[in-house]
Amino acid sequence: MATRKSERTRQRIVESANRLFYHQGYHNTSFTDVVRATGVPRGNIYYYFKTKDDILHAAIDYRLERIRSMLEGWTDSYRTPVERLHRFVALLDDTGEALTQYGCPMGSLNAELGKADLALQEHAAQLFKLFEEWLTDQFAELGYAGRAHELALRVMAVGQGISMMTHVHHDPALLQRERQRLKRWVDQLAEGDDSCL
Amino acid sequence: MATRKSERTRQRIVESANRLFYHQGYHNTSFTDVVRATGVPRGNIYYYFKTKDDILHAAIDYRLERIRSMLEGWTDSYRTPVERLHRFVALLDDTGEALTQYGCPMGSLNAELGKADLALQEHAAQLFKLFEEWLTDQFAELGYAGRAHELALRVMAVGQGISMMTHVHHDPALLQRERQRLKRWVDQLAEGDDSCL
DNA sequence: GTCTATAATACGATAGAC
DNA sequence: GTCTATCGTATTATAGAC
Repeated sequence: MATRKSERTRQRIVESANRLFYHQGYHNTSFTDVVRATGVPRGNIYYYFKTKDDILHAAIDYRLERIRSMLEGWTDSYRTPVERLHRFVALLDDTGEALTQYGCPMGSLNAELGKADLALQEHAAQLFKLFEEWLTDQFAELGYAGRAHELALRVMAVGQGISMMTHVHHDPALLQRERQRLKRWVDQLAEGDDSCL
Repeated sequence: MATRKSERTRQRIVESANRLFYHQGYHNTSFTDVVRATGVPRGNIYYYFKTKDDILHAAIDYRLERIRSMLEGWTDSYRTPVERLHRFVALLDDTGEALTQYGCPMGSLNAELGKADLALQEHAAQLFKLFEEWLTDQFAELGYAGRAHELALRVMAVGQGISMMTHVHHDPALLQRERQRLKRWVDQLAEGDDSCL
């Protein structure tokens, strides 16, 4: 196929840029940074993306796709909503070191873009919405039909709060402690005790 | 005094820059933006601050001072720790509109700077620490001596989570709902019920 | 499709007259 | 202490040869 190598080059650009945007922030990452990280020459990158904003949009699409398939995988791998919610809570941990150093990829991106261009803002917010819909499904299946969305938003909020505090204090111990606490809340909910969450 | 007008000019620069950094983000705010917002000519700003970083440091100091005096004021105005904690929770509300549009000033600044220069990172983290120390005092006075700091961090985390979700979804209703929930938690704690927080 | 050279501009910062 | 003119650089983006 003639487009094979082309697709791979495009993908290399998106993945490198995505990593840089996460580690350095979007506005603090220059086009030259992307050129250096990919090894792809300047002009070639502009062949695939007209502007720096376009690269960011592509990076967000890339994240959306990865999250989508991750959530699908969880839905397939775990049969009960409690197991699935446990897997979600564990996500805080399997990105643990990066989270301590750079914060939540989704949260920090939204915090940065929430101040600028509206199109980017709405695109980045989709990352949150993917998780929220999936969580809503799990809570509904748990029996909290009417309040499922509210509970989903609350769990997201707790996750974001933990991420922010872990990042600000560079403290993995805080992450572990609060993650376990969140897990306990989920367990309580599963037992039908909704007095706390 | 010869320094009077000088001080006022310096203050104008700091306040304008601080507002811009909050509304647009630091890296997305140019030196020219600051010039335009203040009305102070370029060279004059460089008389007060050697670099753009210096302006940010001054803005953080300005925030630190304001928070310090706000917390002192709360300590003086309210006699019981519960009243003071209620006042803290209400903070989410009296910055409500700005919070919906731009997120938490402290959180978004730390999210952005946490990825860059270490000196700025540590300076910005002091904003969190001021609140945390004050909250720790309140929880200690409430009778949770051993766990006071842990509870302080948790309340901060909840506040940050609420702020992030409110900002991402531009949803003041979410803010109100979760703020009231946080208030109820504080009330439970005050009654000696620590099963939830 | 690939790559280099370079344009055009915005940036942070400085020099120096007043 | 105030202000203007401008420097040098880093930025995003393009032109055009291969």
